[in-house]
Amino acid sequence: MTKPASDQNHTLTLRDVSEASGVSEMTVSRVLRNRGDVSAATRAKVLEASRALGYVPNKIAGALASQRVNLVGVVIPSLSNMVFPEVMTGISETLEGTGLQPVVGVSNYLPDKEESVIYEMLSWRPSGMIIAGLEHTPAAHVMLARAGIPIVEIMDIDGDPIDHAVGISHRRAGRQMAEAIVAAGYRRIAFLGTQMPNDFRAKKRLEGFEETLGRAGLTLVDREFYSGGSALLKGREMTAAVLSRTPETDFLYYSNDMIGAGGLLYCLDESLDVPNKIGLAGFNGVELLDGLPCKLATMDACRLEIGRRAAEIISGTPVTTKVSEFTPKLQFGDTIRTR
Amino acid sequence: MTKPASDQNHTLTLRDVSEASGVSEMTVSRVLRNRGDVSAATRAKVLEASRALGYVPNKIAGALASQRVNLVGVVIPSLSNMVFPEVMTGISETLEGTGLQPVVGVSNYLPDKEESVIYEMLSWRPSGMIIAGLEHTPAAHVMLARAGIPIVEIMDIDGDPIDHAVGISHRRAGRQMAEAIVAAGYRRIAFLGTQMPNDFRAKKRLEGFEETLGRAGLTLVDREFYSGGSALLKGREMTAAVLSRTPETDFLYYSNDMIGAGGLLYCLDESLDVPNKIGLAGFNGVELLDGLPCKLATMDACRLEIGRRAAEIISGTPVTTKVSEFTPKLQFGDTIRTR
DNA sequence: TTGAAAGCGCTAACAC
DNA sequence: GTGTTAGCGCTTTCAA
Repeated sequence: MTKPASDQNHTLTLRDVSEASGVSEMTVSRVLRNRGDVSAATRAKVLEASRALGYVPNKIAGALASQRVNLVGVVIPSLSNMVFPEVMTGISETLEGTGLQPVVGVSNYLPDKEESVIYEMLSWRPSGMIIAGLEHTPAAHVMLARAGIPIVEIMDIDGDPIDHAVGISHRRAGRQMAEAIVAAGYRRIAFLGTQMPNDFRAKKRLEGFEETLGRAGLTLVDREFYSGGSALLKGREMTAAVLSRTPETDFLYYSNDMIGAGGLLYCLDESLDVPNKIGLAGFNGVELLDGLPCKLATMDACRLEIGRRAAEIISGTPVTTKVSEFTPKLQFGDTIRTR
Repeated sequence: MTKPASDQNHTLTLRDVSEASGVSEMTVSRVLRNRGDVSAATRAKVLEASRALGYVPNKIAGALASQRVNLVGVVIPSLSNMVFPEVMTGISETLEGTGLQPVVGVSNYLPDKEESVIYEMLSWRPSGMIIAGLEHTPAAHVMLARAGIPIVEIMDIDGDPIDHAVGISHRRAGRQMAEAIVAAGYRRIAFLGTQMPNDFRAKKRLEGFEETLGRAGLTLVDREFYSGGSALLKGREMTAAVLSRTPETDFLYYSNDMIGAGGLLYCLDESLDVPNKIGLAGFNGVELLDGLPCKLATMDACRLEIGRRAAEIISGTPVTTKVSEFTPKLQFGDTIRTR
């Protein structure tokens, strides 16, 4: 019994296209990959048969045979963050046209989850890996180091990269913001941020921030942490909490723009004198801020550039240094006074 | 391309673990997959050898041999939208523990891009596909229909699903919002939305909306479209444009909450009498709204539930109907007057 | 320009 | 409980 072309019960193989077109499997494969010389006539026959059947090549078999996988693993802590989607945009843009495809995995800021995501990804033998952060479990570290593919750790450069690092110095960013705040004459500064024990970058920013405050003879007058929920709302609540507990506070430093924006809305609602009586600053430079009634001071995290550079490294652009540092720009907005 | 510093010169195979542990490849495979009965002693030997070597299984070979791939393709139009990350959360949550892994692809609202993403994904022979929307290119449609795996089209149910559909009726959502607005006594209603020609769901909402207005003897007094940029800022600008062009407008219906929030902030800045002189409504029920000074009327798009249900279908939960409809809840917030 | 043979690294299906 | 054999669907290599 011969199989009718309409047999829905079997996924098509090269052999089906070969039989339908009367061309050898090998030549069909060549046509479909645009590899090697094939006569125009043969090519036409193959393409027609392939299209008519609705053939979709099996990349699993192809990858196994060729030992080549056009996938790039990207491991990020979260998607609902507004910052990682932009990194993804930079990566996708740059990978476009190289034949490489990003595959995203999310770790939810959990080292063990990150390890298992990395393990899963590596088991598909990708052409490269892009991973947020420099902190990983020992096992993840070993796997990555042994993978034999380019590894790019992104967002952060304060630490030792496995292979390449592309990002900004969060410690430096924290210091720089502290310098600007102190220079503007604020003295009773509070920090408001995520509780996340594994947001190493926020932690480093705070460290740099406090270091500079310390050099100016200052310490934080208050600090408030949160986890989960609507960041905007949390920003309001935290701000209310800090200002009622420590009313003398004259500056609110937030670990991200979303809670900063919530805090700003709260201050405006309360008709507080921003930026004279009280100043605010966030971090990231999210475009959301552009629509607010008043512009929150922030620092751009260079997300797009980081994504682009990481993708370039993976796709083989020659690189001279293991570490690519970007310099975030401090945007004063309307919430730090100038004196 | 540089390689991480390491002693290895070849990626490890089962054979390496087999040799290192003195156990046959087959048994090593069994241990590593927790399949079949293996003595505790053998299992221990294998695990130790595997760990010591840092072996990462090759899923490509495994998938080819077993004809089983634990991947679920998820195709969405955008990541920077706030709505799709939440769908992803529902999917991931539900897939957790089933052994299935979501793989995300982004189409940027471009049908051709969607087609190529679908093609790429299918070529990895995933166990199922979840795709936003019911509108696809003919080629994509054929590929999906022929793939021989569960296909779930999500977000929308106004149309014919290839296999399963899980979502809400956007046409109905538009009608329902129009009914509420008309019932509240608003009469000079304007629409503000995305320009995107391929946002079929926004289009269907508008259709349903206008249909109901029509039945009440009303037509839109103005409409304004945008594309790109900060949604919050665009919302402000568009609102300013509409109100200066058509000052008699008494209701602003936005195609999404972000531009709606921008519009709301604008109205508050201008001290317009919301919701008495002018009402506003958006769509999606994004949590962002919780932090605003005043709560925008909206409709929840049931994103989490949709993601969960889609993942359940893919993972084999018995389903009786091809279409799962969810019912979005209308939230009046503070921007539709009650009379 | 085309085709045939030999795997890629793993697992299904059986033997033992 | 463990090992052996024969592919999975493609591409590499080499011959024609």
